[in-house]
Amino acid sequence: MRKQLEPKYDPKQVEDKIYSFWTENKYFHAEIDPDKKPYTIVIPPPNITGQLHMGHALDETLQDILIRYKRMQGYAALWLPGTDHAAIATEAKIVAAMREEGITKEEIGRDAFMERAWAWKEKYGGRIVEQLKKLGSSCDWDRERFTMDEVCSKAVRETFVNYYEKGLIYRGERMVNWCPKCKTTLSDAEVEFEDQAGHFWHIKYPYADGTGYIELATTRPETLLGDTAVAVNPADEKYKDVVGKMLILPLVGREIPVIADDYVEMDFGTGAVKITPAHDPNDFEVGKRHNLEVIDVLTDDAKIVEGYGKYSGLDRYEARKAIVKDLEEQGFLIETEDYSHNVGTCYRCGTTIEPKVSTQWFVKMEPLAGPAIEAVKSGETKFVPERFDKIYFNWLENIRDWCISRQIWWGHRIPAFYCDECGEMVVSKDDVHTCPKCGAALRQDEDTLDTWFSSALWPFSTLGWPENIEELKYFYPTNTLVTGYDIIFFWVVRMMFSGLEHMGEVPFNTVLIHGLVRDEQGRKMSKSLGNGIDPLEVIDKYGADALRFMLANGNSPGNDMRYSDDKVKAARNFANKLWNASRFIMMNLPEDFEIKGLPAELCLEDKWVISRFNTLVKEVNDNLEKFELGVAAAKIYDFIWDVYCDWYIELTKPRISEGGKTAADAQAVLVWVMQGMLKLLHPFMPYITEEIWQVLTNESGPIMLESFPVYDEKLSFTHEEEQFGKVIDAIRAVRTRRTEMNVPPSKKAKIFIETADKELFDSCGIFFEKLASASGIETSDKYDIEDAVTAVTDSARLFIPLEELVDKEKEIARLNKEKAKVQKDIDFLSGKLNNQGFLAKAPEKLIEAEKAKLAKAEEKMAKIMQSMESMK
RNA sequence: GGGAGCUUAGCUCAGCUGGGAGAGCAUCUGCCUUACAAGCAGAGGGUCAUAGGUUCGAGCCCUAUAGUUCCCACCA
Repeated sequence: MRKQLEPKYDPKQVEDKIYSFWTENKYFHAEIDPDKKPYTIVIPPPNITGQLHMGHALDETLQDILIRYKRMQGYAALWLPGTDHAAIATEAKIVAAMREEGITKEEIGRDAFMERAWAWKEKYGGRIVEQLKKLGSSCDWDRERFTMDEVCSKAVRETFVNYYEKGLIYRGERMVNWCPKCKTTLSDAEVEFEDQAGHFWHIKYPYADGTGYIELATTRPETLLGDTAVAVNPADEKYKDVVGKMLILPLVGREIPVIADDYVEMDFGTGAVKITPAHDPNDFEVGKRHNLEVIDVLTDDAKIVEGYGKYSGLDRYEARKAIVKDLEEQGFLIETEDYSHNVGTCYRCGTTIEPKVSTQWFVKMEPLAGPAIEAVKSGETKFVPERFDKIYFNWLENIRDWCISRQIWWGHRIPAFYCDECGEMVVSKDDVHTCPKCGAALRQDEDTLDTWFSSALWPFSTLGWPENIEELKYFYPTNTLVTGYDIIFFWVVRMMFSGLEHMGEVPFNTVLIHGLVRDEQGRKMSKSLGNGIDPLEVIDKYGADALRFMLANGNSPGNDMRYSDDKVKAARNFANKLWNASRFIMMNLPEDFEIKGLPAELCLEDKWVISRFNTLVKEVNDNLEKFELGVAAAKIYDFIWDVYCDWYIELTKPRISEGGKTAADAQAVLVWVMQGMLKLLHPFMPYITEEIWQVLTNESGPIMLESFPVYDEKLSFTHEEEQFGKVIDAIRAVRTRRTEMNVPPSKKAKIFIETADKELFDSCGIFFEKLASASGIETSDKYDIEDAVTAVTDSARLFIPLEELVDKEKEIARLNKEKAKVQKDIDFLSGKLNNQGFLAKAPEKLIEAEKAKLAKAEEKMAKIMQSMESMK
């Protein structure tokens, strides 16, 4: 007994079973294959901190579509999966979990902390991998990597040392972004700016000689403790005579000079700026130019340092209040103004960043940025959509050195070793314990690397660099990177210069950028709003295929999209539609049916559907090559639902019930087109297509390894497409007329067809009976039937004799309306064809097409006129 | 202060290199036609933000304007 399908598609019965089938057979595994071309995608590794969210679901879906498509095209398609240790984010989570238990990381020490962190990784890293699988991701799990595993860590060390030896990594004292809560530095990319309401405090700084004061304004009065100068613009007439004079720093009493520097804008505020080199990046630069002392007044957790009396130990905001109060009491405060300004915050915890002078490790960016810019300019790497290259250029052209050292434990420890005896520093790929100079014991740098330092190497570290040269040669550079626009700076840029520097080649040829998945109201999904939608719940409710299709369908590169339950439902309904179409086919196949491709003889409607399918294949391939996944999905949807289900299946029903050869032929075509559709759809909806395929073909092999359909010139039947199109037009016209006249489908009536294509319509009588409620048809090149409902197309006049329903007045009115419509067409088309400019400049093909349209419209008009004539 | 996107049917969005505006959902009318009511057949609904321009022809290209979203930027 041939296996049959259930009446409704139930994803739960299918998904896990199919996924195991794929993985058990290692269908996702890619090997070096000299006979195949490689196609590689590396996954943007999800953080081990969290769960899969909608953004991941979109990202993975797009990648899976591409990789499955390429695999079916015969590439050695490698989708390399993995996870990211997400240094600061993960450490913060672990520390928070420990706080619940009442312990701190300092208490348990570095080794014990690392043990906890690895346990965390096992648990949550494992969980997110399971979630990726639920989506149907066809990743090569044999190659799963983690940014801190041995292979990737080796690459990190190699890179660090290479950079260092070339002088591209240095250690130095700079102004860095400091998060007082995470107690670590942050790179510029990790700082998020937001407008905050604050105040502008106008303060008097008196001259030391008692001749008055300078007024200046600040948003951060607490930093006054560290002021070492007041700056004015050298061209500023107001202050021309005071440059060089000394001021008394309020509350502190220290003497500081008035200096002149171009940095100060004369028109802003009073034109005088207090300079705090330790706590403002600009002031730091000014301080360097003027050899000012750097007085750090804040601790690592942003409290006032010792030595400032009652202020010492106060948090920066408490100190601010206290200082403002004292300034006011002592008469230094002139006014307090409301002021909104841009404040940098930590991208992980949201705490306001404290600019801080500190000794850190940096990557020198200028020499690395150049080649990365060049690679996109030359087109070696392309952004899709193209406009994102502007963002990329803008970032790289203005880049500053990259601070890579972090004061946390979870991450790659910096491979620098210090000798406390002689001051020697060794940077090495391998751990060194004794000083090569003096033989004393060495101490490794306590700091770890920015998490993005290892992700930057992801496209080649995961493939085994620097050791596994063969794999690298084959799979590198990767083909497509799929990611959201929100991490271009963090990640894409850094992979680009890292790949170019270490591999001498770009890491990927195309960067496919997608947008954010927002909620139904268009808001960003976020934890704080609680409006996030869990992809796993959606999968549970509607199936992974439905979620995937919803995410892919109609989504265009680079644009945000909204999640909506209705859209998932529509996708779920589509899956069910396909399911039932295949159910219909299978329940009608004979027991001994064998799949043998298309029959030798094809009838009109067979050629019509095959030709339409062939066109679809061409378009879908084109769209996928251009990364227009959303357009491709929509076209497949339309074809399956409209062309195949609503028309072709209905057309075959009479043949199927007739039995014999005509039924066998119809079955063969039904199966052939169904197979093609399943293959086209498989990258988008892998589970259901695999399930149907297996049942339909009696488990001959997985659809995921079938060849993706290609356009076949021999299957293009334009003439038959056009001919059958006339029949469809006529059927539609009859249906419309019947609905307009409120004729119930149960009331059958004969249809008389006046047409020049007698043969065509004669051969299609059965379709009018089945699809247009006809009791039968008759054709002639001339009819004169009164008291009939008439329908007109450009190739036929159709009479439905339903005397009792015909109201001549109404009929004439309707014909008049239709006449006006066709007349408009004729006017438009003939206007165009009388336009000399159009005739002279438009392409020949278009002119021909327009002429044909006009001819059709004129035919239709003639038919309408005839009908009106006979009404009189 | 720079830069980018968006503005198309009531809603959410497509629209390939310029050639008479599309889908899903929603609305209205008929249908339980044995694959599917998660369905079938039909219908209504749009000055493609506004104003100019280029072109034989503009939703699409150019310029300006408005609204909106986002990114970048050291104005204390």
